[in-house]
Amino acid sequence: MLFSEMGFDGATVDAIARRAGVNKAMISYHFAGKHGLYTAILTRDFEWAQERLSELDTGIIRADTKLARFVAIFGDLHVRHPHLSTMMLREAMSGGRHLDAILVPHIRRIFERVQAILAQGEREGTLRRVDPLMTHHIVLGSLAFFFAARPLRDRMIAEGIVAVEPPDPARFVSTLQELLARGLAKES
Amino acid sequence: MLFSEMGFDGATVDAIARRAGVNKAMISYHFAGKHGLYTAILTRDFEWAQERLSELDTGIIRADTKLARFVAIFGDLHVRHPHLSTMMLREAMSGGRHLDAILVPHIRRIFERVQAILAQGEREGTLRRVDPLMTHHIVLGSLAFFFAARPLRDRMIAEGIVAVEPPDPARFVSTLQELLARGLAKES
DNA sequence: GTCTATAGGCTGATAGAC
DNA sequence: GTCTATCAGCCTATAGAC
Repeated sequence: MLFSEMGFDGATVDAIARRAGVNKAMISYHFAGKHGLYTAILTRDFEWAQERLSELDTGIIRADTKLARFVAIFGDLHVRHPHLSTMMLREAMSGGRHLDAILVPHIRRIFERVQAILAQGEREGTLRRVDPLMTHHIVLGSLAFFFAARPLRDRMIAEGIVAVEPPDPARFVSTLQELLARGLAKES
Repeated sequence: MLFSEMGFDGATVDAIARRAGVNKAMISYHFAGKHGLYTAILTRDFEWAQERLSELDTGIIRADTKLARFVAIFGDLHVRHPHLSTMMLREAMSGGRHLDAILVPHIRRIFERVQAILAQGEREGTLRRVDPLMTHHIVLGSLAFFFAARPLRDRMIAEGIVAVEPPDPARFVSTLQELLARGLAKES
């Protein structure tokens, strides 16, 4: 996806239309312009994400299990919607320059979910007390970076600049899950 | 910095020159065009980073201490050179579209440093055996994201969308150091 | 070294035929 | 709904005066 690879300014309507096999004018007709298309993509991806995350809306599951599920859902999200991480990273860096106001609550809700899991863990005694905002950045940042950095990583691997195998997303998810399980456990 | 906030395509030479208080033509004259300026900035920042990281080039320090130092150095790097994380994140996402070939070895060297610390920790018995590439992504991704996401985070805090205080970089560094110390310790 | 003026190319959007 | 043709605006780079 061009918005993902090139950013809002780097992706031209002409190139987007060509890759989609449609006419340039169709984008204005169906999405009210470049910005409308951009917002439509992010809205679709965020709604998919929120629906998957609503699995966690129950008190029955333990917080440490919820955190592991949260990481797994985000891993799955990035595999299925690989554009969301890159588009959101770009928005984060630009202060949301191209971010429509209707998308902002989605971001807030994801942070609130991490906050809720950590608070539950503290109440239950399954997770040690940590700063929710800092932990949110570690969890989301690790995940977003792993998936977003794929283009350069793949290139460096292909060109033999780093001598590693292309990493498996599932393995990254389990590595992060284990680090968090050990690192956030009540007593160590 | 405009490359940082807007990306290579979003930042116009006109705007860069205006903010720097110089004439548009001066950028072509001194840096051989927009791309030359971009490469000059990244070269300067990377060289500064490598010099700071060379502190870790000794076997005397324990690997778990080195890892904490690595995180602290990167935290300091992002505070002093806040453009490096955002510019590199954008390059990572675009497969290095605007990345001059002379900058690629810098990226490899940073990964090799993480690899060396983890290998030392395993030999010494101070760190448990983990995948170096995955761990590299967790450490660098957490740090890059925390600092790169500042524009949107600050905006959401200022607008009262999330009810938190602007986070202190030093506190983020210590939170990450503690998570890694507990999460990567030999026995838990 | 520094500036203004301008060339030459590309961009997003749309009018209007079908 | 879909296309082609085109416009007005913006971009980078540079020629040439000082």
